[in-house]
Amino acid sequence: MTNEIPVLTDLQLAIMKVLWERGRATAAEITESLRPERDLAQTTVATVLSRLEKRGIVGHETRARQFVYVAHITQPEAERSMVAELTDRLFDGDPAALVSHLITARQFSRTDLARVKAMIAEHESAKEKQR
Amino acid sequence: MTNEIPVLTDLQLAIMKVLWERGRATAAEITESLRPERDLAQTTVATVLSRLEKRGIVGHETRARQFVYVAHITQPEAERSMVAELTDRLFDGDPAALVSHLITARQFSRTDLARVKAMIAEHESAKEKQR
DNA sequence: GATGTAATATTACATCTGTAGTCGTTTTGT
DNA sequence: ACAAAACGACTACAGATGTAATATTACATC
Repeated sequence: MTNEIPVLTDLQLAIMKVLWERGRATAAEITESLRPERDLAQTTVATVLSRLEKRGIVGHETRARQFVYVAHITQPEAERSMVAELTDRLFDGDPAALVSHLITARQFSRTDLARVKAMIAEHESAKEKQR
Repeated sequence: MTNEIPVLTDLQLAIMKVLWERGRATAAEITESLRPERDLAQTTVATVLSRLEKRGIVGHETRARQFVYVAHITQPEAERSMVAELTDRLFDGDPAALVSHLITARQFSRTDLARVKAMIAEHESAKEKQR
Protein backbone atom coordinates (compact mmCIF):
# COMPACT_ATOMS: atom_id res chain seq x y z
CA MET A 1 0.00 0.00 0.00
CA THR A 2 3.09 2.15 0.14
CA ASN A 3 2.89 1.96 -3.55
CA GLU A 4 2.41 5.53 -4.67
CA ILE A 5 3.04 6.11 -8.31
CA PRO A 6 6.33 7.86 -8.68
CA VAL A 7 6.11 10.41 -11.39
CA LEU A 8 9.56 11.74 -11.96
CA THR A 9 10.46 15.01 -13.53
CA ASP A 10 13.32 15.50 -15.88
CA LEU A 11 16.01 16.28 -13.34
CA GLN A 12 14.78 13.65 -10.95
CA LEU A 13 14.87 11.08 -13.69
CA ALA A 14 18.35 12.11 -14.77
CA ILE A 15 19.55 11.54 -11.24
CA MET A 16 17.77 8.21 -10.97
CA LYS A 17 19.34 7.08 -14.20
CA VAL A 18 22.79 7.62 -12.75
CA LEU A 19 21.79 5.61 -9.70
CA TRP A 20 20.39 2.81 -11.81
CA GLU A 21 23.53 2.68 -13.89
CA ARG A 22 25.94 2.67 -11.03
CA GLY A 23 23.93 0.90 -8.43
CA ARG A 24 25.02 3.37 -5.80
CA ALA A 25 26.51 6.83 -5.84
CA THR A 26 27.17 9.91 -3.78
CA ALA A 27 25.80 13.34 -4.56
CA ALA A 28 29.24 14.36 -5.75
CA GLU A 29 29.48 11.45 -8.14
CA ILE A 30 26.06 12.10 -9.53
CA THR A 31 26.80 15.77 -10.03
CA GLU A 32 29.92 14.75 -11.88
CA SER A 33 28.08 12.22 -14.02
CA LEU A 34 25.54 14.78 -15.07
CA ARG A 35 28.10 17.22 -16.30
CA PRO A 36 28.50 18.85 -18.74
CA GLU A 37 24.94 18.13 -19.83
CA ARG A 38 23.77 19.79 -16.68
CA ASP A 39 26.06 22.05 -14.79
CA LEU A 40 24.57 21.86 -11.35
CA ALA A 41 25.92 22.67 -7.93
CA GLN A 42 26.43 19.65 -5.75
CA THR A 43 24.05 21.07 -3.23
CA THR A 44 21.37 21.11 -5.89
CA VAL A 45 21.79 17.43 -6.51
CA ALA A 46 21.92 16.78 -2.78
CA THR A 47 18.68 18.68 -2.30
CA VAL A 48 16.91 16.68 -4.97
CA LEU A 49 18.25 13.45 -3.52
CA SER A 50 16.97 14.22 -0.08
CA ARG A 51 13.59 15.08 -1.50
CA LEU A 52 13.56 11.79 -3.37
CA GLU A 53 14.47 10.06 -0.16
CA LYS A 54 11.59 11.71 1.62
CA ARG A 55 9.32 10.18 -1.00
CA GLY A 56 10.89 6.78 -0.49
CA ILE A 57 12.26 6.63 -4.02
CA VAL A 58 15.88 6.39 -2.95
CA GLY A 59 17.66 5.51 0.25
CA HIS A 60 21.14 5.97 1.58
CA GLU A 61 23.76 4.42 3.77
CA THR A 62 26.39 6.51 5.44
CA ARG A 63 29.80 5.33 4.49
CA ALA A 64 32.94 7.07 5.57
CA ARG A 65 31.11 10.21 6.48
CA GLN A 66 29.38 10.28 3.11
CA PHE A 67 25.91 9.45 1.95
CA VAL A 68 25.86 6.71 -0.59
CA TYR A 69 22.50 6.67 -2.29
CA VAL A 70 20.71 3.70 -3.78
CA ALA A 71 17.53 3.57 -5.80
CA HIS A 72 14.54 2.07 -4.06
CA ILE A 73 12.66 1.53 -7.27
CA THR A 74 13.93 -0.14 -10.39
CA GLN A 75 14.10 1.52 -13.74
CA PRO A 76 11.42 -0.74 -15.21
CA GLU A 77 9.15 0.10 -12.30
CA ALA A 78 9.60 3.78 -12.88
CA GLU A 79 9.04 3.35 -16.59
CA ARG A 80 5.97 1.31 -15.99
CA SER A 81 4.33 3.82 -13.73
CA MET A 82 5.21 6.77 -15.90
CA VAL A 83 4.03 5.14 -19.07
CA ALA A 84 0.88 4.01 -17.32
CA GLU A 85 0.32 7.54 -16.14
CA LEU A 86 0.52 8.91 -19.63
CA THR A 87 -1.57 6.12 -21.06
CA ASP A 88 -4.27 6.83 -18.50
CA ARG A 89 -4.26 10.53 -19.00
CA LEU A 90 -4.04 10.59 -22.74
CA PHE A 91 -5.63 7.37 -23.91
CA ASP A 92 -7.97 6.40 -21.13
CA GLY A 93 -5.63 3.65 -20.07
CA ASP A 94 -5.62 1.86 -23.39
CA PRO A 95 -2.03 0.99 -24.30
CA ALA A 96 -3.02 -0.11 -27.78
CA ALA A 97 -4.32 3.39 -28.39
CA LEU A 98 -0.89 4.68 -27.52
CA VAL A 99 0.69 2.42 -30.10
CA SER A 100 -1.91 3.48 -32.59
CA HIS A 101 -0.98 7.04 -31.92
CA LEU A 102 2.68 6.31 -32.46
CA ILE A 103 2.02 4.66 -35.75
CA THR A 104 -0.29 7.28 -37.16
CA ALA A 105 1.50 10.28 -35.72
CA ARG A 106 4.35 9.65 -38.09
CA GLN A 107 6.65 9.11 -35.18
CA PHE A 108 7.43 5.71 -36.53
CA SER A 109 9.88 4.99 -39.28
CA ARG A 110 9.66 1.83 -41.40
CA THR A 111 12.60 0.58 -39.42
CA ASP A 112 10.73 1.10 -36.19
CA LEU A 113 7.78 -0.71 -37.63
CA ALA A 114 9.91 -3.66 -38.57
CA ARG A 115 11.45 -3.75 -35.14
CA VAL A 116 8.06 -3.74 -33.51
CA LYS A 117 6.89 -6.59 -35.67
CA ALA A 118 9.97 -8.54 -34.72
CA MET A 119 9.35 -7.83 -31.06
CA ILE A 120 5.83 -9.05 -31.27
CA ALA A 121 6.91 -12.23 -33.00
CA GLU A 122 9.56 -12.82 -30.43
CA HIS A 123 7.22 -12.14 -27.59
CA GLU A 124 4.73 -14.59 -28.97
CA SER A 125 7.20 -17.35 -29.49
CA ALA A 126 8.65 -16.83 -26.03
CA LYS A 127 5.22 -17.09 -24.53
CA GLU A 128 4.51 -20.20 -26.49
CA LYS A 129 7.71 -21.83 -25.37
CA GLN A 130 6.98 -21.29 -21.73
CA ARG A 131 3.84 -23.35 -22.02
CA MET B 1 8.98 29.26 -33.88
CA THR B 2 6.02 29.80 -31.58
CA ASN B 3 6.16 26.09 -31.28
CA GLU B 4 6.81 25.47 -27.64
CA ILE B 5 6.04 21.97 -26.50
CA PRO B 6 2.87 22.07 -24.51
CA VAL B 7 3.13 19.65 -21.65
CA LEU B 8 -0.22 19.56 -20.00
CA THR B 9 -0.93 18.47 -16.48
CA ASP B 10 -3.91 16.45 -15.50
CA LEU B 11 -6.34 19.26 -14.84
CA GLN B 12 -5.17 21.22 -17.83
CA LEU B 13 -5.69 18.22 -20.02
CA ALA B 14 -9.14 17.57 -18.61
CA ILE B 15 -10.11 21.11 -19.51
CA MET B 16 -8.60 20.84 -22.97
CA LYS B 17 -10.53 17.65 -23.58
CA VAL B 18 -13.78 19.45 -22.97
CA LEU B 19 -12.72 22.15 -25.39
CA TRP B 20 -11.74 19.63 -28.02
CA GLU B 21 -15.03 17.82 -27.65
CA ARG B 22 -17.21 20.88 -27.81
CA GLY B 23 -15.16 23.08 -30.04
CA ARG B 24 -15.82 26.05 -27.83
CA ALA B 25 -16.99 26.54 -24.28
CA THR B 26 -17.22 28.99 -21.42
CA ALA B 27 -15.64 28.47 -18.05
CA ALA B 28 -19.06 27.72 -16.62
CA GLU B 29 -19.74 25.04 -19.21
CA ILE B 30 -16.40 23.44 -18.66
CA THR B 31 -16.87 23.42 -14.92
CA GLU B 32 -20.19 21.76 -15.47
CA SER B 33 -18.75 19.19 -17.84
CA LEU B 34 -16.09 18.23 -15.38
CA ARG B 35 -18.53 17.52 -12.62
CA PRO B 36 -18.92 15.34 -10.68
CA GLU B 37 -15.56 13.84 -11.53
CA ARG B 38 -14.01 17.04 -10.36
CA ASP B 39 -15.95 19.39 -8.20
CA LEU B 40 -14.21 22.63 -8.91
CA ALA B 41 -15.20 26.22 -8.41
CA GLN B 42 -15.80 28.10 -11.63
CA THR B 43 -13.09 30.53 -10.70
CA THR B 44 -10.66 27.65 -10.57
CA VAL B 45 -11.45 26.67 -14.11
CA ALA B 46 -11.35 30.29 -15.17
CA THR B 47 -7.93 30.71 -13.62
CA VAL B 48 -6.55 27.69 -15.40
CA LEU B 49 -8.06 28.85 -18.67
CA SER B 50 -6.44 32.25 -18.43
CA ARG B 51 -3.13 30.64 -17.67
CA LEU B 52 -3.51 28.41 -20.68
CA GLU B 53 -4.33 31.47 -22.72
CA LYS B 54 -1.19 33.17 -21.53
CA ARG B 55 0.72 30.21 -22.89
CA GLY B 56 -1.09 30.43 -26.21
CA ILE B 57 -2.73 27.06 -25.80
CA VAL B 58 -6.26 28.41 -25.90
CA GLY B 59 -7.85 31.64 -27.03
CA HIS B 60 -11.15 33.33 -26.43
CA GLU B 61 -13.72 35.54 -28.00
CA THR B 62 -16.03 37.67 -25.95
CA ARG B 63 -19.60 36.86 -26.75
CA ALA B 64 -22.50 38.39 -24.89
CA ARG B 65 -20.36 39.51 -22.04
CA GLN B 66 -18.86 36.06 -21.68
CA PHE B 67 -15.58 34.51 -22.66
CA VAL B 68 -15.95 31.68 -25.07
CA TYR B 69 -12.75 29.69 -25.18
CA VAL B 70 -11.35 27.71 -28.07
CA ALA B 71 -8.37 25.40 -28.23
CA HIS B 72 -5.39 26.69 -30.14
CA ILE B 73 -3.82 23.29 -30.42
CA THR B 74 -5.46 20.12 -31.59
CA GLN B 75 -5.74 17.00 -29.53
CA PRO B 76 -3.37 15.05 -31.79
CA GLU B 77 -0.84 17.85 -31.49
CA ALA B 78 -1.00 17.73 -27.74
CA GLU B 79 -0.78 13.96 -27.75
CA ARG B 80 2.16 14.05 -30.07
CA SER B 81 4.17 16.45 -27.99
CA MET B 82 3.38 14.73 -24.74
CA VAL B 83 4.17 11.28 -26.05
CA ALA B 84 7.34 12.63 -27.61
CA GLU B 85 8.28 14.19 -24.32
CA LEU B 86 7.95 10.91 -22.49
CA THR B 87 9.69 8.99 -25.22
CA ASP B 88 12.60 11.38 -25.04
CA ARG B 89 12.85 11.32 -21.30
CA LEU B 90 12.39 7.64 -20.77
CA PHE B 91 13.62 5.98 -23.92
CA ASP B 92 16.06 8.44 -25.42
CA GLY B 93 13.58 9.35 -28.08
CA ASP B 94 13.18 5.84 -29.42
CA PRO B 95 9.48 5.13 -29.92
CA ALA B 96 10.12 1.46 -30.64
CA ALA B 97 11.66 1.18 -27.19
CA LEU B 98 8.42 2.48 -25.79
CA VAL B 99 6.48 -0.22 -27.57
CA SER B 100 8.96 -2.77 -26.40
CA HIS B 101 8.38 -1.59 -22.90
CA LEU B 102 4.63 -1.91 -23.29
CA ILE B 103 4.93 -5.44 -24.55
CA THR B 104 7.33 -6.69 -21.93
CA ALA B 105 5.92 -4.74 -19.01
CA ARG B 106 2.86 -6.93 -19.14
CA GLN B 107 0.74 -3.91 -19.90
CA PHE B 108 -0.42 -5.61 -23.02
CA SER B 109 -3.07 -8.25 -23.19
CA ARG B 110 -3.25 -10.75 -26.05
CA THR B 111 -6.14 -8.71 -27.35
CA ASP B 112 -4.02 -5.60 -27.38
CA LEU B 113 -1.33 -7.49 -29.19
CA ALA B 114 -3.75 -8.62 -31.83
CA ARG B 115 -5.05 -5.11 -32.26
CA VAL B 116 -1.57 -3.78 -32.71
CA LYS B 117 -0.77 -6.36 -35.31
CA ALA B 118 -3.91 -5.42 -37.15
CA MET B 119 -3.00 -1.76 -36.96
CA ILE B 120 0.40 -2.41 -38.41
CA ALA B 121 -1.03 -4.43 -41.22
CA GLU B 122 -3.55 -1.76 -41.98
CA HIS B 123 -0.97 0.95 -41.84
CA GLU B 124 1.24 -0.92 -44.25
CA SER B 125 -1.47 -1.62 -46.73
CA ALA B 126 -2.58 1.99 -46.61
CA LYS B 127 0.93 3.14 -47.28
CA GLU B 128 1.30 0.71 -50.13
CA LYS B 129 -1.90 1.84 -51.70
CA GLN B 130 -0.86 5.47 -51.75
CA ARG B 131 2.15 4.64 -53.87
C1' DG C 1 42.64 20.69 21.14
C1' DA C 2 42.58 24.26 17.35
C1' DT C 3 42.00 24.18 12.51
C1' DG C 4 41.25 23.20 7.87
C1' DT C 5 38.32 20.53 5.09
C1' DA C 6 34.63 18.19 3.31
C1' DA C 7 30.08 16.77 3.57
C1' DT C 8 25.44 17.26 5.23
C1' DA C 9 21.57 20.30 6.98
C1' DT C 10 19.16 24.41 6.84
C1' DT C 11 17.34 28.23 4.64
C1' DA C 12 16.00 30.79 0.60
C1' DC C 13 13.71 32.11 -3.31
C1' DA C 14 11.43 32.16 -7.85
C1' DT C 15 8.16 29.73 -10.72
C1' DC C 16 4.30 26.64 -11.69
C1' DT C 17 0.14 24.57 -10.36
C1' DG C 18 -4.26 23.67 -7.99
C1' DT C 19 -7.55 25.88 -5.73
C1' DA C 20 -10.58 29.54 -4.65
C1' DG C 21 -12.22 34.01 -2.38
C1' DT C 22 -13.33 38.79 -3.18
C1' DC C 23 -14.11 43.03 -5.71
C1' DG C 24 -16.11 45.69 -9.11
C1' DT C 25 -18.89 46.07 -13.01
C1' DT C 26 -22.46 44.77 -15.95
C1' DT C 27 -26.68 42.44 -17.00
C1' DT C 28 -31.14 41.19 -15.78
C1' DG C 29 -35.49 40.15 -13.23
C1' DT C 30 -39.37 42.27 -11.22
C1' DA D 1 -35.13 51.78 -11.25
C1' DC D 2 -33.05 48.91 -8.14
C1' DA D 3 -31.64 44.63 -6.17
C1' DA D 4 -29.70 40.41 -7.33
C1' DA D 5 -27.15 37.48 -10.19
C1' DA D 6 -23.18 36.78 -13.39
C1' DC D 7 -18.90 37.21 -14.74
C1' DG D 8 -14.04 38.63 -15.38
C1' DA D 9 -9.98 40.61 -12.79
C1' DC D 10 -7.20 40.46 -9.11
C1' DT D 11 -5.32 38.53 -5.07
C1' DA D 12 -4.02 34.71 -2.21
C1' DC D 13 -1.90 30.75 -0.63
C1' DA D 14 0.10 26.16 -0.12
C1' DG D 15 2.85 22.49 -2.17
C1' DA D 16 6.32 20.92 -5.58
C1' DT D 17 10.35 21.89 -8.09
C1' DG D 18 14.83 23.81 -9.66
C1' DT D 19 18.50 26.00 -8.00
C1' DA D 20 21.93 27.22 -4.74
C1' DA D 21 24.10 29.90 -0.78
C1' DT D 22 25.21 29.51 3.89
C1' DA D 23 25.45 27.19 8.37
C1' DT D 24 26.73 23.33 10.96
C1' DT D 25 29.03 19.28 11.96
C1' DA D 26 32.34 15.61 11.93
C1' DC D 27 37.11 14.27 11.02
C1' DA D 28 41.86 14.18 10.42
C1' DT D 29 46.00 16.25 11.47
C1' DC D 30 49.55 18.80 13.77
